Amino acid sequence: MVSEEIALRVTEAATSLGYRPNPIAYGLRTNRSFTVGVLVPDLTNPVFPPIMRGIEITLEAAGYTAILANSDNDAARERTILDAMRGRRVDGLIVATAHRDDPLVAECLAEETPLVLINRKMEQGNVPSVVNDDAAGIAAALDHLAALGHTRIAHIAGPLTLSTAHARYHGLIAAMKARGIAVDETLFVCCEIFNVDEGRRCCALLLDRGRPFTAIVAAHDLLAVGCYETLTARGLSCPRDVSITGYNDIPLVDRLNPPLTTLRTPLHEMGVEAARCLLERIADAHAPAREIVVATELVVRGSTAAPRAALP
Amino acid sequence: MVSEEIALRVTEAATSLGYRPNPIAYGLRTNRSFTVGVLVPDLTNPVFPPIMRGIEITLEAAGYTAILANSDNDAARERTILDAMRGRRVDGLIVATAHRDDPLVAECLAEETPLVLINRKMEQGNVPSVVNDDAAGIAAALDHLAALGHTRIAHIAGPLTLSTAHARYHGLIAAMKARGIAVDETLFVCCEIFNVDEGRRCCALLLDRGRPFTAIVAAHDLLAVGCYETLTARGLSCPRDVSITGYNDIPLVDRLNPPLTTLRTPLHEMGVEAARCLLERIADAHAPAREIVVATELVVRGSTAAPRAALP
DNA sequence: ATGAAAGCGCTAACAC
DNA sequence: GTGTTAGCGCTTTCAT
Repeated sequence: MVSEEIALRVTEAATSLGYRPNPIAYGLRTNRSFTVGVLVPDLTNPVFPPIMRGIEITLEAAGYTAILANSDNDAARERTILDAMRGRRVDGLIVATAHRDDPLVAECLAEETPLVLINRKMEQGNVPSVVNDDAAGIAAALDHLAALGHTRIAHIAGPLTLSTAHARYHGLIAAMKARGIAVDETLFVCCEIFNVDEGRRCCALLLDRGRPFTAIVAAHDLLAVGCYETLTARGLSCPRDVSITGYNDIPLVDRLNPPLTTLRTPLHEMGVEAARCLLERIADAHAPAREIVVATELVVRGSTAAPRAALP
Repeated sequence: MVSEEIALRVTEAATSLGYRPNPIAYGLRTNRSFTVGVLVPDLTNPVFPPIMRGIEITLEAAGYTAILANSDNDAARERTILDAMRGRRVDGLIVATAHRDDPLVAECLAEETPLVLINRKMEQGNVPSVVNDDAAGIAAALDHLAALGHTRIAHIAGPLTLSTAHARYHGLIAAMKARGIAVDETLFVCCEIFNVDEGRRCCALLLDRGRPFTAIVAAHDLLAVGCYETLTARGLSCPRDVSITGYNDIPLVDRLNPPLTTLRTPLHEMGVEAARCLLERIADAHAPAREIVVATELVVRGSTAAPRAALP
């Protein structure tokens, strides 16, 4: 409707004057911020950076940006953050802090904020989520240990309010029963947080209980690292005295002494899927709530071997 | 001016109706977004999560939130991201990707976007920055090696366009000269990126050059890990054949085989300082550009020992 | 089809 | 001091 040349000159002038469309004004009018909130317990847990990268790359392609916050496993902080994010009118939320029964998440859902859980799922409420196949993963670890000849197997679980911890705990018990391995619940202990200190503490607890075992299935690589330390401190050796498996295959566990047998989870891919899933729900709030389950892969390294004798 | 009771009832009604002040509208009016852009090369590099946490906790206390993006060391991506962030009207920028001479940063500065560099500084332009004391850190590593009796010392540097790499490279040379240690520049090699693969490659390169050395000063822990691998692959042992030092003390390097001697940098604290510095500049764009230098601490572990014989 | 005008939720400037 | 109004930059609706 206007001459080609004029149109060009206008565009040119606009850019040369440094014009940029203002997303704030756009957002005010359309009620959309093109912003997504990502809530993790603690970014220094090495499982989260790859997830975050997967999320970011996917959101970016769709014109969205992510705002990130750490809850430090503190419900009060989580509430503050979630409030702040909703206050900032995020278009959606990706939550890695959810408990199996999480009132904060339920609240977001009630407010119709599009939301996807990552590495967690909820019992109720049909909440979309992206998780790895915990039961299959832990069963693979058990298979491996059983094949090596282990029968007295201990487990350091995460907090059972977390779906991953819960699924691994019960998955392990189910797998043991399926293979006819005696389940001795005095060899099962739950940590408070997935970190090295807790691994150290829980391993000591297991040893102090005085029930013999030859292997520990840890629900997280960092817990396994804590076990290494306690064993060393007590003059025990892995894998000679105790075999250990971890979970997640975080960086550098392949270079520990011994290298850790663990389950590799496709963290980046999980981030990508979570972001995709969220974008779907932002586009259509009533899209069916998908639960995406990704496969894990057992990586056998030096921390597992045939049992020598039962401990302690 | 209005009765206490009415005021209370109004506030009550507001919250019960789910009223939240809309920061988008606020931002449109005031031209402030209370948002800060954080640009890192790669969040899966373990130095960045603690920095990010320090930034976040500080910004949060001031009512700001961070949006995070990874450039993957790609100038084109960096430009896109920076444009997007400025387009989103971030109130300021924290940049961990800057080169010593960085036109993109210069451009942001020219547009008067408040900006702080972290773990990087620029040669020109009086840009506020938070860095560790690279020269002192690398000198501490050298002192330690020299005290053990090393005189043939190799260096795997980072890309010299980065201020950290540059400062460590020249700091090492200066320290060697100061201690009367011969500087053989054929024992100095620069990597492209701070990661394990590059460490592996550069260590192989050093060995292939055929000049004898008994120690490697690596400019980053991940490079040191790469050295471990190449040495192992060639049937050499650390520290028996070659001592190695890293930089940053990232998680798990204390549990490698052998545990890595390295320089601990207070990453969280650096993040806090960077955010504080940025908030200052947001409050007053003409505040003096501070350059904050934090101290590092040498952590001696098993990867360094007295030299046995010169290599190869 | 094209263009004018209203309004998103808030603040700052302005009258009173 | 207190209440009113204009307007931030955009989209969308409504006249034309």
